[in-house]
Amino acid sequence: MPPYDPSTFPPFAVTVDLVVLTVRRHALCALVVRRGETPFQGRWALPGGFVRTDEDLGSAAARELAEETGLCAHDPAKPAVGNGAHLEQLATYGDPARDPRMRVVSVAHLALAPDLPAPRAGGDANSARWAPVEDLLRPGTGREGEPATPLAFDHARILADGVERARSKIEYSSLATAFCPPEFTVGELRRVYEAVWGVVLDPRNFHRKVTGTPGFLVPSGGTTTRQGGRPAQLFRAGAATVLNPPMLRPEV
Amino acid sequence: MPPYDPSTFPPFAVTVDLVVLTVRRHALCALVVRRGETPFQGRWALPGGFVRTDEDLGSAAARELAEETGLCAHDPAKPAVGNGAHLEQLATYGDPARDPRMRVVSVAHLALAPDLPAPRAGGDANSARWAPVEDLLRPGTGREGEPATPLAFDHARILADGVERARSKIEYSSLATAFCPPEFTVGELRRVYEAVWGVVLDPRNFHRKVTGTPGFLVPSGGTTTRQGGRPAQLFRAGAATVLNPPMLRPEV
DNA sequence: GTGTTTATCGTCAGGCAGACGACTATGATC
DNA sequence: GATCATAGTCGTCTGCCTGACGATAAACAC
Repeated sequence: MPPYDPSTFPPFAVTVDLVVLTVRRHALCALVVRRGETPFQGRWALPGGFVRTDEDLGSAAARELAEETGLCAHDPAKPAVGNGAHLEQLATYGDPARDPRMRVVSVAHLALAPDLPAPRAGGDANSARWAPVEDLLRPGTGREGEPATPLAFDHARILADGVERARSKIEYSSLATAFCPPEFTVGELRRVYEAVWGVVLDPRNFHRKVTGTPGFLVPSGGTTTRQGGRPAQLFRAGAATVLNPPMLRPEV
Repeated sequence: MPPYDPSTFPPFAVTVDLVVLTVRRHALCALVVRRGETPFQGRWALPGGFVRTDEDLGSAAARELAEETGLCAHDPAKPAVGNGAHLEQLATYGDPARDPRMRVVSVAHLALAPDLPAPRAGGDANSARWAPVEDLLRPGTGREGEPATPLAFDHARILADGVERARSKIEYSSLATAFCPPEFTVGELRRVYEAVWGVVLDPRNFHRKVTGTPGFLVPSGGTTTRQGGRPAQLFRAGAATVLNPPMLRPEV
């Protein structure tokens, strides 16, 4: 290894990009912001920014998340509580051509949050929105929403990786509760799985599975809320973080 | 996002570090190299180096892997063949204090390889070796080998993350075959699982599981080899990359 | 009250895994 | 060559989990 004289290694810009997912109106949605500058001016992109000099990668991601959404990321070790979101590192993207201006390495992070009122990107409500990932990843179809154009940079790929991570991770972990408010019903949790996976699950088998897994859900005493029919029991996330045996996605 | 004037963002050094795992003598081993310079001079570390200006992260990892071991990483999409190793991105480490000299962000990669004769680190055989991960991660016990001191930098953490990734990934993927030569027996594959997980598996149930999973193993025609007892059938890795249902690690 | 919606409990059959018996085919040892 | 040790391979049995689905319960809209 050569010595660390700055003239002997190429300098890189390091950024964090965020895949922030939530479930809104039965659909898995991601937070996107509109780019104000070239390149990709006017296109939608994932939120992100430079890592500061004395900042850890996870801290930079948490800071960006707070700036964009007001969410406070919390330690994955501690149980989800309050207005906190799950935040984890996703992957790092460093293709030399991914940014036409210069060499940028982006450490992408994945954040899962309960349904939020509305994003706020630096006060400009028009420049940030929740968009169904289905629309973002299948561009050109141009539905009612705006993102008929693909995401800027390699953000479509990053988003796809984040979505796939979320889809697979709720199989064998209790992470789906990160999409729920602190108290939720089994039906609400089931609708999270259905939205993330894009499938329909049997309510009876789902109920048996989640209530039968020790440590997954703990009854919160509060016994009811309404969403239409018979009142349901309220739960909060338990201490268990892994699901064993896992909740398997239905086959293709 | 500010414009990309180099004076407006802090420059980082970006490196790739490699967690190269193999199975030798019934033990999961990692490749470590001895550091020739300060800091951590004389300590063992994971192999790695700077990412070059026009090089993708995966290419940099593949290049380092070839330099250290002569292995040729191949595309995970294609089936394992020849002298190729599995290579995938692991995680990125960017604590501001992880390198005392300057700000270095390291994109760690995980490589899995069949048992190799001997590492060669720039021709210096003394400066690279395979060490059981058990010894590397539980330092201070100072057994017969040398690594009584912990690994340099945050490499113990990186190695631990890589080992955990490998341990969990062979559960639900066919990745364990990456530790085997092109042709192998069911018993050899079972010993891979036993070494990586540090458990003992029932040969009969294991045989039923792996031969019963479609696409996992394909008989290579060649019917026998010897390792002691009755000759065993030879297989090569099949096209399946995911194991469904997974092969579950025995409980604690 | 009737119908609709959602929640929750039960039942049943099939698949899979762990425990383990039995048999086979080789080399090693006497 | 008989015996033993070692591995590989095939079966059996039992218990758990899941998917399919019937049935009941508790709210709301008429």
